[in-house]
Amino acid sequence: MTSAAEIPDTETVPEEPPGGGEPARVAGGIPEATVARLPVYLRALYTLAERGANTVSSDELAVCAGVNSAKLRKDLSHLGSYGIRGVGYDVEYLVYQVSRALGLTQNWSVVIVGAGNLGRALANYGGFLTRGFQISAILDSDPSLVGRPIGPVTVRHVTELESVITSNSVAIGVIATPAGAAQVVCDRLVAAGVTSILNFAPMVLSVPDGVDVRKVDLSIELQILAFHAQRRFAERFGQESDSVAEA
Amino acid sequence: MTSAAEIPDTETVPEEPPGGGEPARVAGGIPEATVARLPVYLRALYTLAERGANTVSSDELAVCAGVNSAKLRKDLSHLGSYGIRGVGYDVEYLVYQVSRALGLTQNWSVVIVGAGNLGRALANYGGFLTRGFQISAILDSDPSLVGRPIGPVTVRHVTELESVITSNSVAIGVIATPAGAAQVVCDRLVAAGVTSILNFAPMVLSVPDGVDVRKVDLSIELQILAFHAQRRFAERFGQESDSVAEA
DNA sequence: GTGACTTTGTGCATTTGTTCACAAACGACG
DNA sequence: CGTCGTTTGTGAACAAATGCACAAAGTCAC
Repeated sequence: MTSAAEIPDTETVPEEPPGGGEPARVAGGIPEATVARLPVYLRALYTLAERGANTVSSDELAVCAGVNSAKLRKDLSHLGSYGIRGVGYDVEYLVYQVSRALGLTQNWSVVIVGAGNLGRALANYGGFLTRGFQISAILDSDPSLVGRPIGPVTVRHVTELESVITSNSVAIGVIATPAGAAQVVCDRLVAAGVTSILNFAPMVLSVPDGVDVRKVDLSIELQILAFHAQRRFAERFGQESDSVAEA
Repeated sequence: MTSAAEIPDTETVPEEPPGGGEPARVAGGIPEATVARLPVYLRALYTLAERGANTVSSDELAVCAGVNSAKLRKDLSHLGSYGIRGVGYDVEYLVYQVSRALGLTQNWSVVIVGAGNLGRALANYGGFLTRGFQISAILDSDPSLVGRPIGPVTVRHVTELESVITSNSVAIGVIATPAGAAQVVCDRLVAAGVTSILNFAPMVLSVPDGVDVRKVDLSIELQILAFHAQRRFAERFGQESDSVAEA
């Protein structure tokens, strides 16, 4: 049973042992916080694999990933019971399971919109994108950039957005345009069928239900750092900076 | 009276009204989740101010920021009681209060290490960095890049890292190097006195206590998107990958 | 085969974050 | 001056995430 879970191009998925205490709420049942950490574990696992490790304990892996080992075990337990007590986890097997859980056993086509500094940086990221992701195109509205080779592709004009998406089955769009253009680009991506968007423009995008947007925002991160830095300094100097703690 | 709503262009700290129920746990007492959202509110406020809005209700601001209005009110309440019932918040005053809470009333010096594609992109981000942040220098180990003008500064050699930090009182370091160099750079930043680090290199940095590291990781974001995309597709095609819906 | 040792997986208590719903506070208006 | 509609600020219920601590389940040495 549970053969419905097989992945077409590769082998069969290990079936759920019936005696398991937990109903194995795989698939959609993985908590958000766990999903956000899985990529970190995956990278740590790749690093360990390169070093020649065959197995790894939750403690070791937790150190590599920079998290608490209990948390790591609980996270992994959401994917299934893939460890061996007294031994640890088989590195290669866990790589496969985490990849599968994240949906990286298939290849995702990505289109980058905006070939400015940031778009170029992303397209050149090569090494980190290539695992499970493929840049189908990078687009810009500036004609003087069109034709310029960047990373694995050459810049094409943004008018080609729709055709690029349909002909390459692009599912993920990356917005690396100025803020002013972001919403328009976003709308076009959505209209063309893209349902996953990574937004680098510093603005809140509005999208219909069923579209997933994640944002990466430099200035937000800096401001969060500033907050903590301020707090540390205030503490250190015991100086209630403005109204740190009025009576 | 009711002068509490006036905008102090100086810095008169609004005193706690005696009838207040809560002891105003400002300063360090702001929850992490709130701190992470304050920059979003701040940007929305700037946008509203540019549009000429004088006051804004929690509902409007919540829409602009893309959050629930109750959450927004609770978040703002951690900074103090700066709204006016029946009216809303004074935009300019709230900008000031949020900025102050985030520590943006002072200027933070930032050093960027790594003048590759990403470092260049960051240095050129200009518009978004300038509010409260100033790029003191951008450094690289490649001699052929040294002297090249990027954004507001020119590239200097990474050997100058320590002197740049001390002479500019740099408190925030941005790591935009390849993963291989990140830990070394990080150690040097920390040794030179930097206690806030923004890491763009795809690896886990280890730092001593008292140093704050935030990471921005492209591939992690993409992988999280892939997870949700996979889940959506599985749902849509009725292909119950394992146990999509509970029970 | 047995016992000692290691490591997983998880129940549970605690902490942190979110959302609802409403009283208190305010301006406006006559 | 009192009433009315609006909006804040927050208590309380709910939900999510964390971390501890330990039984269960395995390996390994002999």
